[in-house]
Amino acid sequence: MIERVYSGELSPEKDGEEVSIAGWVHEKRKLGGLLFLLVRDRDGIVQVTLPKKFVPAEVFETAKGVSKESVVVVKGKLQAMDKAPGGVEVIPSQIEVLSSAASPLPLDPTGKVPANLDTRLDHRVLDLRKPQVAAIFKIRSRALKAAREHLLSQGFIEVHTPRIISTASEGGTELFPISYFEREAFLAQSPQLYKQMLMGSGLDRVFEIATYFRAEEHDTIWHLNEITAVDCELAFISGYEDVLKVIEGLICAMIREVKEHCSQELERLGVELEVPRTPFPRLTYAEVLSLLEEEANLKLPFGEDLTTEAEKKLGEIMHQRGHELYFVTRFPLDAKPFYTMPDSEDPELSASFDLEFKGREIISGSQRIHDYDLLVQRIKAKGLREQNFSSYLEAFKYGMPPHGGFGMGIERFLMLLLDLPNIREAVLFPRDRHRLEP
RNA sequence: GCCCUGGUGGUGUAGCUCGGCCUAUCAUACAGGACUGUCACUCCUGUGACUCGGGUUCAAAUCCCGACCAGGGCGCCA
Repeated sequence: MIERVYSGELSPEKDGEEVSIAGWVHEKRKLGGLLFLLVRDRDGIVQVTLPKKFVPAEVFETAKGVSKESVVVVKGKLQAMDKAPGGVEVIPSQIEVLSSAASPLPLDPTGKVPANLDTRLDHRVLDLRKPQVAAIFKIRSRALKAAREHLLSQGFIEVHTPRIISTASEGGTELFPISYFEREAFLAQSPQLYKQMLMGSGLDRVFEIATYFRAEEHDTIWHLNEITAVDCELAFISGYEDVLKVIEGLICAMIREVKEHCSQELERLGVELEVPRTPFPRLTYAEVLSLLEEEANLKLPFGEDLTTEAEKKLGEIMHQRGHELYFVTRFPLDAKPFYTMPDSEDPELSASFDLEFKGREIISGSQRIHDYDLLVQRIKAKGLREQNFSSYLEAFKYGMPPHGGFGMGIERFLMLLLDLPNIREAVLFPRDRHRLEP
């Protein structure tokens, strides 16, 4: 490794030490006989100060000629200096340009001149050099670390189900077809059927953090064609309420971790977080319909999923009541997939739920059907073909415990957590209807 | 897929309503110059753009049509 320290490790107490720093030339300011280079690394920015009379001539010339965003290694003496940003500066004895950046730059990594999202995504590597953009992905990493550790601590084991699946048989969302030797196959849209099958394996509690593919031609700030999800499934539940408790623990663990360990990143994004109180409110679908009619004068027909408008209105109502996170439960059975358990009291309803965050759905889940005959009946009722599900159904023939689970879209979670204006902000290299590069 | 809005130097924009005073505004970036404490340094000089195709007109960045691209809303969405 090239010997160096990160800018975050430099402090005025280290005055006089010989240091080596490495990074990108963030800014260059020439004042005749005095030259400032601002060098940016993963931690932040450190000032390199070159008084012409006190640094070697070739070092001064190198610094003067280096283009913005070039990669440099600077060796020199650390100096405590009130006038310098961060209170320290480096007086270089040596500057090496490891990689010279071409100019002009296609966008401005200092963020002085704004760029449109499309331009930013076209030049995403440069865009990611902005501290506030990088902050999103440091937070994403932390949130997923917390999710993984929390679920492991709750007795879940991490699994990996296939990305390549055989049939477009689940119904619902569109699949991307791929060529699999002499056959057609598809990219997985979710681990749904596999995580359920694992409930019959005795693994008992599983989770998967993975990428999924959805071929819908939607084109909104709220949809992607390649997403990352945290999926959980747990067995021996008494009802979907057991699943809701897992979700509450998971969400709180993720937000707590980010709040405690990403204060600098949150500050850069101008976001203040609060760990939500539990339990989150639970509203039934029927309660939501009457609430919307009473408080928002919005009448929805019973039986259909909530519209975008209805979700937003509900979000406003719940916000006024002091809740950003809340469950909507017991959706009409017809609006949910075939494997959803019917409600024990009302056969028109289901043991299902969504978690809403600021008026948007981030989690969807349910108790699942574990009875073989009922499952076959529901597959037929949805107009699907039983034979397409034979390997899935086999898992229900030889002993399947009651179980339930959920899937959470990570990008949606981050978008709402950090108040990002577009879901593409939460993905390094987003895939949408039109974008396949970079 | 439907509806709405837009496309001007590398980047972000003004100008379009009401065609001509546009040899196109401003900022930033870039090149050159002055400057020893900058921190969006300052100052001087310079380079650089009307998405493409067709139409109307004496005259089009500006009006009309089409294509392409982008942004937003809706639908779709485990």
